[in-house]
Amino acid sequence: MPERALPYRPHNHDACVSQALADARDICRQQNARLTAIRERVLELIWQSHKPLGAYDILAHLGTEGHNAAPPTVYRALDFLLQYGLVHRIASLNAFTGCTHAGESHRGMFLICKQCSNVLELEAPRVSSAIDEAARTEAFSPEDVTLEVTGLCPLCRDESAAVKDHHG
Amino acid sequence: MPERALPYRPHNHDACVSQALADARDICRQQNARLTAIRERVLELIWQSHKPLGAYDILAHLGTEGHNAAPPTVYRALDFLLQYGLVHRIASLNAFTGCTHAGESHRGMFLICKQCSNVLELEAPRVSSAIDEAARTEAFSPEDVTLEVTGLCPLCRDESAAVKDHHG
DNA sequence: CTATAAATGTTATAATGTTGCAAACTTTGC
DNA sequence: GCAAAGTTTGCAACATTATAACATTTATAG
Repeated sequence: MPERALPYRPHNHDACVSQALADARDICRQQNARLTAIRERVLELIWQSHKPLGAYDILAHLGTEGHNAAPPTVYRALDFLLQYGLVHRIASLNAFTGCTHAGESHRGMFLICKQCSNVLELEAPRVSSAIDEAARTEAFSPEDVTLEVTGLCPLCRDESAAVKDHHG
Repeated sequence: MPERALPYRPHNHDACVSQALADARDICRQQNARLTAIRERVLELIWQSHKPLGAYDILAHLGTEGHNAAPPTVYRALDFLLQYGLVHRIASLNAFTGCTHAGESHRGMFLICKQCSNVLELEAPRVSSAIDEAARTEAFSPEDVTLEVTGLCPLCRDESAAVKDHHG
């Protein structure tokens, strides 16, 4: 498995995108799911950056490309991508981000920088097992977990520390 | 500290409500915050049950009481209650629920039953520390954590198991 | 090729949340 | 008390996010 690029570190982002698209095509082929032109285009737009995109942002992008899309077009594509685990919905932002673990069974934990908006998706087995244990203690049967952490990514933290230094 | 009632167990819910209101009054007095009539009424409505309430549900309730409220009224009351830690927003539901740990410094973890909609708020120190550790490993400085688990509460799980038994 | 299913287009509408400004109410300092 | 200042509420309009319903087109299977 290749090392994954951190969103907030310089990296060849085109490689992220093409990797994600290639993975998506594989996954859909394996499951007999149709990754149509629109669906693929929406996925590609979402992967343009590591900042989650709102449905209407996507809609606007499609608009500028001459594709005369309406909200349902986008939401349907998103539903499909969510269903096959190709994107995640960030509930605290009402926005969508590419899944960096597509195809692997996983539970995402998201680190969301409130400054630069970049999102890092993690797999954190110890967190997941602690959550399961806490739920089990209450006799609760967990199914889906929404785990989103906002804060400052290393870059933005250093930056704001520098500013503070400068002024202090 | 009194034992806390579980939302999905029969309990004297009026006691929940009056306790919550009394706590809220204390907290606001201590912090010189004004728990006005509207704010208190919104808090009381949210505490009517352990099922999270949408802003427009609250609005509708207020409407039936002759209080001619508009959305900003409700959202402002909610902002206030959130600010003082008296209610929580459940991002995955766009809804609000009374905080069962008001006044205590805590990070809520929510168990949301997809069947009966009741929500149990937990403090799970081991989960929180695992999250912090995972974030720290990525050099990320966490501030707010959204942790919402959907699934089946014990009651609804037993119920659906019984139905399955019956049919199988 | 045709019957069927799946996907998309289109229009309208629902649900959720915000802005901006004016009026009413509270607190503070005198 | 009373006026000034700050806070809260009323109100109208609007912005954003998401879905419903139904027609049309495109793909797939027989």
